[in-house]
Amino acid sequence: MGLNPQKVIEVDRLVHEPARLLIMTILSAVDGADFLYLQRETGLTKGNLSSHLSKLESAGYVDIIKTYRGKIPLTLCELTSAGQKAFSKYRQQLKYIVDNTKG
Amino acid sequence: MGLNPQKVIEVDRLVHEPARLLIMTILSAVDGADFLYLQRETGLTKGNLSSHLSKLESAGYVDIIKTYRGKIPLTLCELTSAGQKAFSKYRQQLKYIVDNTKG
DNA sequence: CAATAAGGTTTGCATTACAAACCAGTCTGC
DNA sequence: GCAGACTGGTTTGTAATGCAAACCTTATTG
Repeated sequence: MGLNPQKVIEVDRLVHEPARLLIMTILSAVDGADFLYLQRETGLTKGNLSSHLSKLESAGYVDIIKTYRGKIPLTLCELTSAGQKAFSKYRQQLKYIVDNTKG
Repeated sequence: MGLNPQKVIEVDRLVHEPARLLIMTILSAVDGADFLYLQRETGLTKGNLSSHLSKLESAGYVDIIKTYRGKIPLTLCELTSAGQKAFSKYRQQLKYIVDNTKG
């Protein structure tokens, strides 16, 4: 067991949840996406996506900017620097797990 | 977005839970461990460890063998082949995520 | 033989993921 | 010009889950 148990137990559960991990992964790649794009890309229901985004916003991981495209509401989402940092750290932890296990 | 969203969403939540991931990681490395060893190694409370093991057993991912060391009960745990397979698959998914993201 | 410890399991609670129901504003057919 | 459908979401209700405290049984110790 060369693996440090704490590093596995201590993953950021906010990022760890698959739906949110996917959201953050997408946001980290495209750097700014609207609600419907995220919904199409993730396959989440609107309600589900909305609540996950709220949670990420409360954590300070994403900024949610409400605006309009013409007269239609448009919700833009992007990773904050804290969010990028959290994602990056989480990714390192995954890498650590992958690198220190076999199978 | 070169990343396939489904592969992120579809992770096996039984393995994904950090406590259980740790248990399975340990079991995959040492191939047979008793309850107290797992408890020390994971840092989980007994209750917590017990219920996670039960869950893994129900899923067919671990075998739990109740025996005695002298007159003291001894619970041995080991990964089943289904468990090894699930762990291996999960690990590949982590690798996929790590390899297809940056940050 | 009362108390303490070993080795776990069950119970109770707080959190959460999820989708169904809902809501406000827009556009279309008639 | 208004009934109905659509867009773009939020709120509500519920079932599942992670967690630790309380509990249980047997064994040892003072």
